[in-house]
Amino acid sequence: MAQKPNGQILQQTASIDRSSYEPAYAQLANILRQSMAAGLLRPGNQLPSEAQICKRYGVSPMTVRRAINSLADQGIVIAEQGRGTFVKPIAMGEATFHLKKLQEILNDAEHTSVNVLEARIVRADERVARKLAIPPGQRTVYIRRILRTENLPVLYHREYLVYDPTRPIVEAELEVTALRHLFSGTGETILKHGDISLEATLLNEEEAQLLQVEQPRAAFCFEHLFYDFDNKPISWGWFIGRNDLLRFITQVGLLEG
Amino acid sequence: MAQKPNGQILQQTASIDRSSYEPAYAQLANILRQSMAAGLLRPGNQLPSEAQICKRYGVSPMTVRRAINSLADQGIVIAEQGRGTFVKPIAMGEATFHLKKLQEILNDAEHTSVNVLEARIVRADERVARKLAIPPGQRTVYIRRILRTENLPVLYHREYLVYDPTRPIVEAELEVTALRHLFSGTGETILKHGDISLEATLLNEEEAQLLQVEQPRAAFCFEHLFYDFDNKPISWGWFIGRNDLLRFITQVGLLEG
DNA sequence: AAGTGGTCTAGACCACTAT
DNA sequence: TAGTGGTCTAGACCACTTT
Repeated sequence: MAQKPNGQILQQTASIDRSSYEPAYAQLANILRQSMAAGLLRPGNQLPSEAQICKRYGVSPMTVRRAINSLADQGIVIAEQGRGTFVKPIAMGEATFHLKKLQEILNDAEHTSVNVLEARIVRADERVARKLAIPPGQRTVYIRRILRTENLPVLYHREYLVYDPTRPIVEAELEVTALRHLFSGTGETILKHGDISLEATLLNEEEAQLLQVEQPRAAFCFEHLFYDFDNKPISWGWFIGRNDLLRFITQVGLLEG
Repeated sequence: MAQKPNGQILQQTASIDRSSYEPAYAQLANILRQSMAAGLLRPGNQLPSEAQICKRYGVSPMTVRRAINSLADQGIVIAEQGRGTFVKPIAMGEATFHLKKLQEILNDAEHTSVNVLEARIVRADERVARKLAIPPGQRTVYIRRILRTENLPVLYHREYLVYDPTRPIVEAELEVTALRHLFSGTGETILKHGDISLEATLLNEEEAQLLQVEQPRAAFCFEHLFYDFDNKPISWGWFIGRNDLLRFITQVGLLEG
């Protein structure tokens, strides 16, 4: 990936506007990113050294570092101590998919409704007990919900909660807004962390009927396991999402410019 | 989310080891994160002000800012100008799934093999022409590959490339290592950016046979569309992944501690 | 030895929020 | 007005790579 640096390459580009609302480091990062998007700096090329950039744009070393750090954080550039900073080639493996899309659906209260199908206390069977790290037979709260947007069923949620009347989560979970808070992080929470996994599954008969689609049918399945501040499991469940209404998109490489 | 700050809360915690290999800002970020993981700082609580942290740990304001910025970047904390910095509650909507897992499979040359089933020049039909923004009937390179780990078929890849002998990508793509480079970002590339989408699909007969599973069967489908530095589409294709061999996992909230 | 990125200082000034 | 976070400076020293 080594290649000659090119101190001239940015000579004719824009400069920093000190009166702008946009911070200098952000402006500088954008200038550098645009140089790459325009093809002036190609994958593998070395960026001008930090000292050169300082002189060229009349900013202090810390400001340059911050700009380059932000590019490195975005995976656009890689800085190697003692060698230089280089433009990274596009890497599909760095693509990330965000559940934020899902959150947006839930936060759109105007067009979204949550419907509790069932909420009752059940004894934990073998499987539930193992997941929640409780003895088999202990009481849990079992909740089934349907989430609709524009009256179309999008998500089917099933969840087992450790039953503990002293914990506020049980009450909180029964609120229709509970899912919204869980996704957006608003409101109070006693949850410390959680594991989430994503699978592609085949809908069974019950799921297909509730989501109003025909079998056979593929769907997304998000399994989640949440822990409290004692690192004890407290909630295990999964969301089943209609594959025609849920689609995750992302981008890699250099955008705009 | 407002609450009284607590300047005392970190009094008895660890201090910064200036002789350590770990930078001061990273040590400080860890100390703060552990205070939250241990429950000393709960969701909604306000962190001590930056000035207080400076005094408490004997570091300069820039170092404190950097530590807090890193926590904010991780979504653990939220800084509000003029108000303070607060511990954020867990938010499922911030979960991200990485394709890195997929990259790791491909980079594991020891146990992974790529097998080109077909590679020939075909005329673009309506659908392909629209995706690649070329006239229908123009020549494209159509490639079908199977990717195996431990001799188990994991991914089935189909791809249409704009046919242009002057571009090196056509030759490069036919190499068995092409996929590896595409994912890891090593080697040269003329690709500027790409769009990737993730769906849950039902396998058709051909796909099921190649992936050695029985129908009906759900699978992941990654569709990708890559562009060159002129922002022209150059490659359109999709990966079909066996749902039993591919699973995406991620975590939200405060880890370890 | 020279050049590179990585960290850190001890302030300064600004914008914003609360009182 | 006082306190908060946000930005920025003009250097310093260090670790690392290359010549």
